[in-house]
Amino acid sequence: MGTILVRAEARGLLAARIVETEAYLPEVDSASHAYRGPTARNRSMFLRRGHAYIYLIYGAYHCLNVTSESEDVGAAVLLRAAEPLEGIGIMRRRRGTERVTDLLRGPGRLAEAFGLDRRQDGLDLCSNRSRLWLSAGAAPDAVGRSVRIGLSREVDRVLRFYERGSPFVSGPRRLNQCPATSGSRH
DNA sequence: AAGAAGATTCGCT
DNA sequence: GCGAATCTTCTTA
Repeated sequence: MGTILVRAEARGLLAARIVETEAYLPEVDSASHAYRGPTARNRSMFLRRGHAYIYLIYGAYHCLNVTSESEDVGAAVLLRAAEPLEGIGIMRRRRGTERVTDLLRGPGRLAEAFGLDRRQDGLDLCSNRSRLWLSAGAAPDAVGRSVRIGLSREVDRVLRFYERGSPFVSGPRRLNQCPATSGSRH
């Protein structure tokens, strides 16, 4: 949360501040793609923390995750929404909308605006040789938490985090009015 | 070899 | 608010 996602393209630089995430835990989380062990699709989820795991969902949309544990442990954070900072013209063209609050609101939209697909799966997001990387940013003042969105399993786990009051956050309004948390990193 | 489900989005009612 | 779109992956026969 608050970290800046950056992509360097020939056409220009894209940058956005992460305002909504979901955690997928190792071992115990049956909603995680890694739950049944590595496969061709999810193998990058077992890379060391800081790598990209990108998958195609519903035959239409890609979702970007950042791995979060040691090598060979399957765990990641799904990037669900971000606040556009730079490259807004490129994002608008890709998304086919003018509204800045609709460019990166939702995981499929975020990946589309950044032009991401399986070709970026497995990239090291902490390497200065990558054209897609993460840059430090200030954490939000108030982080709310809720259950994860769109799942049919593990529906009670409170593992979604979002910046309170942000217009760039996805999800139904009732989930975005949870009490703020403090004192821990998200 | 076939079928069901899926970490979503968009358009229509 | 609800259902379709769309295709890959994993599961089951």
